[in-house]
Amino acid sequence: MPKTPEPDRTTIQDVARRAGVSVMTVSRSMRGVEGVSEMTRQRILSLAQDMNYVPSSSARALAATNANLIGISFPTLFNDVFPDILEGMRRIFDQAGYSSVMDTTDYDPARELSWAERFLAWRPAAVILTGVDHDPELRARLIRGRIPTLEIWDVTDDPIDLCVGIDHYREGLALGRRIAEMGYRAPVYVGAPPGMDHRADMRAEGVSDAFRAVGARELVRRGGLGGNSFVVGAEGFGQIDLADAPDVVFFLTDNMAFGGMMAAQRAGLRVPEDIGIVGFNGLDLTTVLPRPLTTMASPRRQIGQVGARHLLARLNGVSSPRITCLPCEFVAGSTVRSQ
Amino acid sequence: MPKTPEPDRTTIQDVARRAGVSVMTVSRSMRGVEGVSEMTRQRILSLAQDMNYVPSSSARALAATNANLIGISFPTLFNDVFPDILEGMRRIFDQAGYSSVMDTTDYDPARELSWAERFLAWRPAAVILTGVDHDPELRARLIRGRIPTLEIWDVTDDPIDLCVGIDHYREGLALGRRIAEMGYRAPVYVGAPPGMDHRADMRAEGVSDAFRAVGARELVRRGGLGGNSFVVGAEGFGQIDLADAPDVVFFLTDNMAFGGMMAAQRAGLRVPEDIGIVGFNGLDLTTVLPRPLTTMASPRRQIGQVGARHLLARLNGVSSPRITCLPCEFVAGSTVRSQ
DNA sequence: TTGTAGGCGTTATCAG
DNA sequence: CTGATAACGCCTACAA
Repeated sequence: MPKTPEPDRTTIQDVARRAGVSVMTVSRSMRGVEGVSEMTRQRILSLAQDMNYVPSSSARALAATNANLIGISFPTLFNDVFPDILEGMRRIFDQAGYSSVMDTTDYDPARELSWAERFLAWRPAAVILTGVDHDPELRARLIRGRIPTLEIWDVTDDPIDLCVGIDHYREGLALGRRIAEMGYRAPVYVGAPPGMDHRADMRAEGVSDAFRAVGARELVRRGGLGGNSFVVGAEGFGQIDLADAPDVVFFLTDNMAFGGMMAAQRAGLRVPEDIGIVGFNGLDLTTVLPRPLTTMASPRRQIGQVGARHLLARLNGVSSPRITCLPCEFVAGSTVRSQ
Repeated sequence: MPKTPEPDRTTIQDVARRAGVSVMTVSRSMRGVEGVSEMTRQRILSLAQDMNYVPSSSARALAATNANLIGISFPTLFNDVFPDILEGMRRIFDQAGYSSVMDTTDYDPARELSWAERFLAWRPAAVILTGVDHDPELRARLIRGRIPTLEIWDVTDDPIDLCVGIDHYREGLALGRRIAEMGYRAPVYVGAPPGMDHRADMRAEGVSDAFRAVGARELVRRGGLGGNSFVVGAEGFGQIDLADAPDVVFFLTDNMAFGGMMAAQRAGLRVPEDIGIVGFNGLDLTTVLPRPLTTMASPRRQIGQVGARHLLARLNGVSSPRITCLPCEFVAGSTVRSQ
């Protein structure tokens, strides 16, 4: 198979030759480092422009033994939570001169590991992972290699390095208590199947404990994983045994809650008269619904921003808190009855 | 500011020394290239493993004068269209041994340009852009540098290199005709403001022409850009002058259509009795709605897959069609009245 | 302010 | 099947 002929890239040598200076002068000019007279710099810069000279990042990274690269791993993008966090971070990294690279793992620790392995070969400045549940091999590698690492969206007592997120158990508990206080006693939780998603498990456990504390019926868990979250929510609702007369359904996310609410209405149930619906995240979506969703607003953008700042500090040798836990905020909505 | 001490990475030299062979033998072993006895290879591989040796991608890219990197640029991720396309491509690139890198531009050609400039410094194998409307400087650079380039989601007679997408004008026309046939005569289009989004303009023009052909009222355009698409749709609907008695509203996307439909109902209008609602894309979301949305299903995953295959062929020197236009499919739904 | 020498970690090439 | 040598394009360190 004939390969496409590679175009000749102009190198720093070419520019230096044409400018009649040494390579170092060009290098210094391009990087904006001190040590070149303003006149020469301007001359070289415009010459470089004319010659379409683009410094090779690989060569730079190799020579400088460091790449200004930060890798970010998310489970999925089919969920406004992660684009929100991403947006909070990227701008900050950009301004600090770092390039960021993103990948999705589809909630598969093996994919996360294989992505990280390939990415680490670029000798990045740092790595950002979602959650605190990773392949042990990955954790070991990051610690062994002393790679600055930030875990987001979840917190743990024992992070790989830094972590910024919310305490999913505590927020689940808080949310559960609010709802239990309203008199609900037959709760269902629709999310990922137990053991699949650590955060789902934590949140469900919190909700469960809240209801257990008031002597309510044991929390029932339902639902699958993967695919469009609206659809997953609707399907998850379909798995509920209505003969058990549940009075409130918690969903893992607002999107799922919306899908579930649609399914409930299709099944002839009125919300909130016949059944309560509770989401999680407080996405903007909920504001356009005919009936604002009862949910828990997570500080997504803030997680991204705070995480990025802490990581940058860490990269500059400034110590920053290893563990940062941000609070959520209850959004009353009207998909549960007040009493 | 004291920098974090860099950990010592083990190099190919270290491994070679420990194995008592030359670096070339290690290099060959790691790459799985011919020229090493199976026994030596196994020995070296396991040794490398033990030593936590990870080949440096920068050095490899530098020496091989090529990085197996493909960059992908999307306007946003707050829209299931792009994650869908992405999913269609990434797997294919992975299997072909390419790493892909992604960025979002927020519909800003300047940001697209600056991303591309930084990315091109890595000497990637190819670049993928969304749409066919780019900063002229970017277009020039890609052509001049002979960078294999794929434009997706839109088609044009004169692509930078390759393009795979849909004909937004034609699909707008087809959709408009379907709706016009049902007897609607006072259409509104809610999307990006004219001039902001090339695809929105094309689609709106198609719809407009369809209605003009049947002597209907001139298409009215409304709506802003940016932010959560559900909210944008709802706000866009709010900008419509109901005194003009529009009978059908087209939205740029399904998400916006849903937001708009909610706003319509809040305004006391029944769908489809009082007003028709039409979306675009055929997202899974529409299947969970109480009333399935009338829309046009776009072949998103297919665009990703076909695009990836054509690009790979191109990289292997196999010629592939420069322009590939994929068809959409009308989804009747029930948010318009049949007559 | 500018230049020189050496090396970053890998692969291509050609010789054994 | 294996190894020596010379790039790859740039930056660090030191010298002028």
